[in-house]
Amino acid sequence: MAEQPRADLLSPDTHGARTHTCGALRHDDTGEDVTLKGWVDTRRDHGGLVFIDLRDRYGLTQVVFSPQDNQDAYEAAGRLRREDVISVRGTVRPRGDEAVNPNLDTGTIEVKADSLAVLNTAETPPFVVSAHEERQMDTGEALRLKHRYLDLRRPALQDNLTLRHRLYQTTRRYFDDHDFLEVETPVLMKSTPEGARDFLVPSRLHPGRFYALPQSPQTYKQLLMVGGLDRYVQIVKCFRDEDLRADRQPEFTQIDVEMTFATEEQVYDLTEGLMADLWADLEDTTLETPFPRMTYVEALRTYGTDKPDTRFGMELHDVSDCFAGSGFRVFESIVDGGGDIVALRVPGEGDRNRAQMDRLEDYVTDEIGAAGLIYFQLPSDGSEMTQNLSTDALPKEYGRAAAEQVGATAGDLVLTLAGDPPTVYEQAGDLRLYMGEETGARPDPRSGEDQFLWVTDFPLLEYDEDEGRYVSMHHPFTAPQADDLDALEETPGDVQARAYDLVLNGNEIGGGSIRIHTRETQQRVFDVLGIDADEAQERFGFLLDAFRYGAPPHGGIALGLDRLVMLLAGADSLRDVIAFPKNQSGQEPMVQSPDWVDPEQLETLALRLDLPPDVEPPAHVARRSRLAS
RNA sequence: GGGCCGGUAGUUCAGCGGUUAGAAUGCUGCCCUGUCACGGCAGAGGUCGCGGGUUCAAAUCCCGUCCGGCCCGCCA
Repeated sequence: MAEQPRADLLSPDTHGARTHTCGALRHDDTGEDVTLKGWVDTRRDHGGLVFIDLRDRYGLTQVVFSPQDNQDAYEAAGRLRREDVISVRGTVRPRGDEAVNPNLDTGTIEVKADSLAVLNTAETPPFVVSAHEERQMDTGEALRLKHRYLDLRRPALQDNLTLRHRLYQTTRRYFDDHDFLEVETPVLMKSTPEGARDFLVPSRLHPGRFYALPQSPQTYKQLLMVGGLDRYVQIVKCFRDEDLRADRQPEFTQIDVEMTFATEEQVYDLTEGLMADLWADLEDTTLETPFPRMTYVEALRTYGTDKPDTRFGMELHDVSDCFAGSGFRVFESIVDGGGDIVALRVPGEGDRNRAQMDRLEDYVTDEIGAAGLIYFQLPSDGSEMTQNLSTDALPKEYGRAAAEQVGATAGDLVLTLAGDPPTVYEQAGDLRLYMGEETGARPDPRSGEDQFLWVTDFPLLEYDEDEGRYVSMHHPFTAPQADDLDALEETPGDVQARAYDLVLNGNEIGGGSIRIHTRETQQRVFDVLGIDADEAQERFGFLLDAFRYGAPPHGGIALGLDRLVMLLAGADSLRDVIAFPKNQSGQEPMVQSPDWVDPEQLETLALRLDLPPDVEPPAHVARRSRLAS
């Protein structure tokens, strides 16, 4: 262990409490005797004069040490290093006109230091920490996560956490104003078979049995409705043991909402009100409500996804009819087999050269996974349309018809993919997003241009090829639409759900549904899912039992708080809006979790390791494990 | 489980078969009384992730492996 650097500098703090933060002082405070405490951000040593930028959460204040004011303090200040923690007592004085720093909120003043107390010294940090973002190098995230307490000193991260805090406050105030009760639900609950993998917690008192961490408090919040709580909200941690992404963490936070007697319209209205308050408080903008709505089918047909980014055009069109009788065998055989030819118009890209188009074709086959790309280019000079097919294979009139149907004019590019729905639409949707990014048509996440959208009328079930059965698209408690109920057993794939997603700029930020509240309907859905009565009773008996005693209709929504903050902050990763996030392999590099545990702990829990051959526990674990057994 | 990109000084990167591996920044020392990402001078700092191979010669090419990031699968 390194010794305390410059230990002789340390001095007791005789200054008492701080009088101001480092972001507080203004010209009006001139002449005030103040005490500031904080970190040394920057030191500018002029030999006969030392400037320190003192930093805390609130800002930077320039402190000046001069031998005329206090010889000892001046000498000590010359030995200060970045990230030392100091207390300064001094006098606020105005800066001359030419010395004002317009980049600092406190830039019109400085503090003339009369006394310095060095509260703690710092070793040289592994990377530069500074409120001056220009000093900041783009240090690798691995190192920043390992020393998260240093990274957290940067205003960029503090701003994100501040935003997150304000989102909590606005959310709680909003729901309180609407008569919601915040109720905590258990973190140690029971494993549910459907959905994501559970995190398990072994039970010491019941050897061999496990709690599970909630993927969401879904069943508990429904039981709160049965319990007559009427309106429930919780800002709650949820856990899913699946692979991570930039926008997916194994533990994440939801704004979980449930209402008795709720209709879809009430959920939309309530959620829109919250978003309006959030945007008013955090973005200082007025959202237009109600938000537009689109059915799942329309979203898939028009945007190739259930979370469309509607901020830019390039909508998808079914141009199958345009190619009827064209003689182009690839298209004709796909259409004859029930497939579609899907086109999108890319404005202003009709003059791309051959090499560019070849690269695009490669992207479509390699990255998107489509069989091929047929395209039509309309040069901006109005000259003849070109296509990447010989006119023998496909006479040009058919391409022209397709171009006309998608509204293409001179200078536009028309891209077509062919295949079976829904896959071809999803591929075309991927292509649309790619072209949107590539051409700059899709607004930047930081543009502030926000478009909310409700996606409605989801299918209740989708067929899972691997499992050979239907699975819930949302979750097994989602109510089918009343008109479709009769079809549940005959054509389960056609049943629509009373489910909805909230989409913001192409990101799913929430989803919910009106729930099943009768035992009979719930059992019918379980049946279709292949869960028979015995199994249902074993897994979800508590819910089915509750439904026997007068369960009211209810429904709600869950909003992804981390993603909301990420989008509001303009961050690229969830990790930038979570204080102590996990890396892509699910580890937390600072405390180094997950970690091995002592064999004694395992024994207490009646557990024994059965590791794959390529996993070698550290020596102390392996050794003690042998002793214990 | 798979694909792509990356790993060189404390940090961010350049170097991509041929002298002693560079730059910026940080760090250390000296100088400097109005700077504000202060400036000047000097200096220290490297197992080029790791292992193997090809070669007269490897940071550079090949194979393997580990680590990180992004994505696919997965995420009711």
